[in-house]
Amino acid sequence: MGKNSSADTKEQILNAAERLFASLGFAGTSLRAVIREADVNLAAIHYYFGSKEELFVAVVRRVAAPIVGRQLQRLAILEESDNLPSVAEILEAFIAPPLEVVLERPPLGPIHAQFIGRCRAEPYPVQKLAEPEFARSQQRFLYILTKVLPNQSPTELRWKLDLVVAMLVRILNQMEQLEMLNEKSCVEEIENIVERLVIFITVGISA
Amino acid sequence: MGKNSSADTKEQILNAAERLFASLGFAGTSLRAVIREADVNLAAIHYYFGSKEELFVAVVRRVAAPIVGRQLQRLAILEESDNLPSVAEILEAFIAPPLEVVLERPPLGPIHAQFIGRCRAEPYPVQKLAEPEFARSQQRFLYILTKVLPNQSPTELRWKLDLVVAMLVRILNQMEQLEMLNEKSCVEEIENIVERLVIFITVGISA
DNA sequence: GTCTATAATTCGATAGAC
DNA sequence: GTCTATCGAATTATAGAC
Repeated sequence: MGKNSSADTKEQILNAAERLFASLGFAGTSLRAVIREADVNLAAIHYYFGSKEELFVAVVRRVAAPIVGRQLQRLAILEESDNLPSVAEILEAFIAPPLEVVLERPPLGPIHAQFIGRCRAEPYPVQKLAEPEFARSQQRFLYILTKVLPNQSPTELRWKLDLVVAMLVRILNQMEQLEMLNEKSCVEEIENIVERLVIFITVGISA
Repeated sequence: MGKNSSADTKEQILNAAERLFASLGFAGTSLRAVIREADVNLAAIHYYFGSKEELFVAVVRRVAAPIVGRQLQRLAILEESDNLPSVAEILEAFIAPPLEVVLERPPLGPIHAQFIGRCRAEPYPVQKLAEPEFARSQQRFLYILTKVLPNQSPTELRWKLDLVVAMLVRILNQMEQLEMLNEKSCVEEIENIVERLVIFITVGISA
């Protein structure tokens, strides 16, 4: 049992920072609270990350990367087909990945969920720092929606996709207080939520 | 042009506080920034409101009161009828008031919208302070929905109404960057948004 | 009621020893 | 890489004169 490697130290800082940013927000989280929870030295944060804002961006990247990756992967599969995908298929490709990532890996999953909600809801400078990490997939999905629903203007579709994101974030945030991911099969639960959400939204999008 | 009356002082503090809370959040807003913008003394805030949290509650009450009042009023009208109201009628009674209040009174309206978003999204202690002021109407609307849609469990309906609130808040927040409330008739614009939102949601709720 | 002055903390960031 | 010590600035809140 030697001392912590630098990889451990970095990860401990990221874990503690994500949990505190998620529950208390960016402005409400002090670096001193982070080092207390991560059991590291205050200077270590500045050594590894440089500043509070850069630490936050590092946390955002760690959370967003697997979600955006899966979304684009599923979208690519849909685009490989010769037929245009349905609205429901597109929505499922957009909605399922964040729910999967959050539900598949407790105990960090619920924290990821709460943290994502903060990224979308918090004031300057949080949105400025977080939005670029999620923007790629959102732009690609908006593009395919304009192809599938040419009768609706891009402005209208952007408006609706924005509502989808708002609902998705809300679902993610209230999942920790839902009694799921306890004993039941995660896969089953995810499919259930995704299905209900897709039904809820598909008609509204297409209307 | 005498000095400010105490009513003016209080109102200037509330106006400045609401604008800053809305754009920078609770933790991101300092009382010194408030007094700078309101052009009053720092001690005046503590004299009139006691503390930063109590000032925030005062702002919440001022915003929530007219909205909740109108929602309950419209709901009471629906309940007076002999027939059960439709889902669309209920949703309209829930959605229209906040949009009306926000759009009817510029230039404070957009600030109200942004502030309401913060109340729903910010971490402790904001939600704890804000939720009670909006809870009354939400509880009453959930109750009437369980009457109109007895096939769905209260849990399911609470889940869906929560999504409606999430969408509504998102709409409110992006309204300031929408090009509305410029010259066009506000009434016309409100009816347009409400109609589109009700269509979007009604099917999802009923499904 | 309004003001100045200040107490008492807490913050992010850095310098420099080891 | 990790630590202690500390700087400079900002915060909420209060005491007390007018």
